[in-house]
Amino acid sequence: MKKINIFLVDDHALFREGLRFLLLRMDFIDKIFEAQNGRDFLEQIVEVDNCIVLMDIEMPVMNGIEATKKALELRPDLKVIALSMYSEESYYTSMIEAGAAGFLLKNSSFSEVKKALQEVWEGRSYFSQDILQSILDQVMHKMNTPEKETEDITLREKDILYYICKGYSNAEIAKKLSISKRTVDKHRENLLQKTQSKNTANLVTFAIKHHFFEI
Amino acid sequence: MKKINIFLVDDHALFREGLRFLLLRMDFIDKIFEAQNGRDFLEQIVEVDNCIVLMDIEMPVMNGIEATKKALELRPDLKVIALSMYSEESYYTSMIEAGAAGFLLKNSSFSEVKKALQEVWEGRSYFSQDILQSILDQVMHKMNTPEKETEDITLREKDILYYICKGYSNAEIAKKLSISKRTVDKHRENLLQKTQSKNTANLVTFAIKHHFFEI
DNA sequence: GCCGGAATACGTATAAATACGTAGCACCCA
DNA sequence: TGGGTGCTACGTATTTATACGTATTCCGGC
Repeated sequence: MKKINIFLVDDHALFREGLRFLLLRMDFIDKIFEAQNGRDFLEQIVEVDNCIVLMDIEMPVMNGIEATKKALELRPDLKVIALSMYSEESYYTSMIEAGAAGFLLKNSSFSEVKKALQEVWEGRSYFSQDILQSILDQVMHKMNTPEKETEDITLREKDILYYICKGYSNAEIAKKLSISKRTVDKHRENLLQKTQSKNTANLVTFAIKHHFFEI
Repeated sequence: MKKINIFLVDDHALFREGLRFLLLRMDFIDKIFEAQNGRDFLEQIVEVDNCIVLMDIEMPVMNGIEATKKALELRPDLKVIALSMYSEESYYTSMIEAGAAGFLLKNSSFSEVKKALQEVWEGRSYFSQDILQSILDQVMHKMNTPEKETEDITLREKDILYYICKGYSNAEIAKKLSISKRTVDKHRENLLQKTQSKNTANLVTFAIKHHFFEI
């Protein structure tokens, strides 16, 4: 295995020092670079190859999210693993959007850091169990909450709603279901009323939110 | 800690036997019940309390997904952890929909099973790293694929699209942005063309899919 | 067997969206 | 400086959607 370089980006010198010490004992690691904020890092990164970045999120001057975005614009081949103190939802979603390949909490064990480095280096992503759990909780929350005020939508209305979301006009839906266009008009009217929607756009967002239609 | 009962539902007697042996050595476990398929399980479950179910998915007579759904209709307090040989996507999404509180692969270590039992018993959910990774890969895939053919949508068009999704009519959007309604008409027309949409419904699903609008 | 809700259907009128076409102005980049 | 692009604006015609109102059939629960 080719040796890899590590870039530590964190504003706490002591943290960098400790991590550097641990990392240097790994035989698959070549050099270790350091920066104390996002801007520092961006200035140095142009000259470094074969590199995994361990990026703190909260930093002065330029935070980890901005730094990751900009770095990946310049160097799409870079691997960035975010390091954070907390498993704040807004943090990891932002980091995922920014393009991070992994996310670790600072209370992770070093063996988890090693595992993350290996996974990321081989092109996969790695997120700590806590993060994944938190993402999953969101997914499950979104899946479980809606079934409350939506129960009075009838089966037929769900059919109509589905076809509306697919982009069919009332006339087309009528043809598809072998019913009169006027009937579809009525269903649509009732749907608008029941979902307190003003128009098709509202109806579609409602349908997607309540999982009557999947994108 | 109050002792918990375990219900093993799996069609392989040997697997049940091995797991029973391991589980019996745990001091927080009280009794262990067994069933060889979903129907068996449903008949017995009415009499069991304080119970976590370890549920195989592939079974004759009634599979684990059906069994989980039905059991949770009868007993919403039940905790179900799915056990599967493979991390098939359709499996775990179905099990999550069915209401499972956890998902383990059969090649998990027993320590992972213990951890899952504890987490689930305390009201949280537990999914094995492989499963979570797989869910995450999906999420990331969905987040990373769109940014290709959407770059030619201009800033102003994104504004318009946003307000369309919010349910405003063209006239309202015009007022809001202090421009002519005919201009909004034109932007909308261009949006339909650029996104290859047929109407508002298509436009809204496009916007949501490509994160121009969040629900 | 009756009642209520769901699904079906029709009429009419207005509002909104969609589909054409044209064109000036500001800005950036070659 | 010329050409391309984005934002703005207008005209006209057609299609769809929205908002009223009314009524019949079917099915399941009381």
